[in-house]
Amino acid sequence: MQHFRSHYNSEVQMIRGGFPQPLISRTYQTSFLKQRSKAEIKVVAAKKHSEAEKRRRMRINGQYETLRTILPNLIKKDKASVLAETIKQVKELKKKVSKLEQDSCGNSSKDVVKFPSGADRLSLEKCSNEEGLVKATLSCEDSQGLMSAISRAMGSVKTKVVKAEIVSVGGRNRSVLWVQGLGNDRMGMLKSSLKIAMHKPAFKMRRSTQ
Amino acid sequence: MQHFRSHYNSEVQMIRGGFPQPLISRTYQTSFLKQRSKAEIKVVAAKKHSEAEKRRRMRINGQYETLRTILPNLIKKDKASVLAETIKQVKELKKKVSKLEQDSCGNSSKDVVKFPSGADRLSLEKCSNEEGLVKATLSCEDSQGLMSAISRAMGSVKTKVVKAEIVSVGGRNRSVLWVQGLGNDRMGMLKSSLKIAMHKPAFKMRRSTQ
DNA sequence: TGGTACACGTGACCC
DNA sequence: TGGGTCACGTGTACC
Repeated sequence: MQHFRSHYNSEVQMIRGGFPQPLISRTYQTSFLKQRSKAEIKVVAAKKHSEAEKRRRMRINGQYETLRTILPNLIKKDKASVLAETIKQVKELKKKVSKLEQDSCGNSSKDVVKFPSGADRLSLEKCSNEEGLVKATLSCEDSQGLMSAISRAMGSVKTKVVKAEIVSVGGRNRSVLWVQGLGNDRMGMLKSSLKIAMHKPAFKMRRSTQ
Repeated sequence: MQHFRSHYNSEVQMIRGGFPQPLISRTYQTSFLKQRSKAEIKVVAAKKHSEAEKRRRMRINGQYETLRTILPNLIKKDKASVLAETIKQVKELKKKVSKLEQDSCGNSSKDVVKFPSGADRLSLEKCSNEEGLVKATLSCEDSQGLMSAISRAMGSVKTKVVKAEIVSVGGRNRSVLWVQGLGNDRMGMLKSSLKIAMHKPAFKMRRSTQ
């Protein structure tokens, strides 16, 4: 405010001619009044301007404030640090989300329950985000000996199932098997072994009549 | 720069007395010189100050720039909008992450592979985020008939396993079973059935000699 | 005392 | 033309 007034005074003074005016003629006086009202208009505009600018600043600073409350572990509270931390957080969160979305081996949270396909299917796929891990997905007729058959297929290529996800519904089965320690060369072997297991489990268990 | 110079000139002029100085005494002159050098110092300081301020502005504006590149779907590029969009994004991402982390039934991506416990364990727990879904977790000795025994336990309470996650390692087994359509009243029944299945599978399968 | 951070009012620019 | 945005240099406060 102080600042503003000083600017205003110096401005009016400059308009007046920049030096003291002891006695002035009538024409000079009217001209001076005209100038003064012009200056007045200008001042009003300036005031409007500065108020608008203040509103803008407040809007922006409000955003900074909410950012400060949102961000955790914010040590330095100055604007630059807030922005820097924000950028860091956004990047981290984005990475986290994309990690979580592709979710370990492609079983995204969107398909927690993926039902067996009606048609028989078998696919092997290397996990992009885990070295030496292969994901085998199969859909086939459900039968009592199926799991044993699959186990034997696994054993035949000397691999270890690290994780399995199995859904049986309506006489159909869908199994996803994460297999560790399978060389490129033995992927084909595993595939054919699994194919056999899917279609004719080596021996069928008797259905227990409980 | 223009701006700066005008300020400088007007300041010096004011120091000089705010009006033209045609002829001045010797003492006045030395005083003037002193004033001038003082003004000079002040000007230098002001320059330093304004440069520092410029650096600060640039630092902040740089951050805005990176934010603008990071944020997708940014229509309005002004500072307030950038901040607003940033806040929105951070909030959304945070929500997304927490959603993904609790991950459907508590199998967070952090324990994709959760190994069987050495001690026998059995717990049933209602899934908070899915109505009517119960998650049964068990760790026990692995045996050939285990899965059939568990199946029978499930059948005995007329429920359906919607999803299963099974890990066998070192002769121990850890199974997580998501069970649908289990009333509060039958949770105890399922638990005791599973307990029995874990410890003495109704009949043991012969180990196939392949 | 110098360095740093902020709010301020202002001129310039753009719809 | 006016409303909005920006960069600028400055005054001020804190350490």
